[in-house]
Amino acid sequence: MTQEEFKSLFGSIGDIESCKLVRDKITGQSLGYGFVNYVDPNDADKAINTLNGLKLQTKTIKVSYARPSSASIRDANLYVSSLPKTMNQKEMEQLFSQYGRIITSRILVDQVTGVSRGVGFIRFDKRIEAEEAIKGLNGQKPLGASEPITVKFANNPSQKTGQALLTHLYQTTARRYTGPLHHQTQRFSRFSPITIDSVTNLAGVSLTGPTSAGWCIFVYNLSPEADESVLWQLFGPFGAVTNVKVIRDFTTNKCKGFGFVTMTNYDEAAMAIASLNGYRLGDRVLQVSFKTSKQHKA
DNA sequence: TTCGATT
Repeated sequence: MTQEEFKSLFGSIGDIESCKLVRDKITGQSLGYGFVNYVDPNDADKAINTLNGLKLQTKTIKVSYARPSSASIRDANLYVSSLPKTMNQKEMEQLFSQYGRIITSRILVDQVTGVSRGVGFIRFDKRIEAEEAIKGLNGQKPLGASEPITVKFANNPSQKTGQALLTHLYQTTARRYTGPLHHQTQRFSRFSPITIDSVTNLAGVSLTGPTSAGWCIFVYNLSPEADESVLWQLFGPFGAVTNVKVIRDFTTNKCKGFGFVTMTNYDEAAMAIASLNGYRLGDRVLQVSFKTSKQHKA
């Protein structure tokens, strides 16, 4: 949404004294929120009643009174992971509400199935409240959950947009350059080959299994400098890749040595694993397998 | 550093 569209939407309610759509300083992209000052205070109520909950494209907008600008409300946004898949937004809010006033919350869901990804966000009114929630809930098991949840401050959503755009570009254009599978596999030498049978056996025992998104593959022994493009390059030739992810340390932004690749078709995923497990990348020997169920820290 | 997830 542009500043002009923002002004037009809220200007339809009444005369605006001033308004601002907040945008990324570098890219100019909307950060997804803004402020409106109406000449007539009654129009503010009217805007809330009329526009709150309005669905615009993929988003449902929230319209409410702005909180007073203050340093104490900054950095009060939390990222929560390992939530039970059965926990809904209301239940998550109930869990966190003991620590303060929740401004917004969200649980991320699989785009195809609508099932929770076990990951969400909680924005508190005050940073102190968020800090207390981390102290009280990080590493704790909710109700009858089998796994402890992780609660931490959320990343800043800015500056990622450029990389996301590049990833999208790559994803939509890379495959046209790939040839038939049996021609591509010859490009990869195998340092420590495994058999197709061992992959099949593994499939019957401990792998996570296909999700709506496909088959998830665990890749270990990536270099600290590894990025998403190397995963696209390694796995793309074997077939349809829907997603790649390099896991990085948030502080250093260096790869933590592993990543994930999601492939649509089992046969292509199995062939990629058989070919790339033991593959020498630079001075490292990759370990590649189907992702197993998450191992949690004792 | 051997299984994440960042609206």
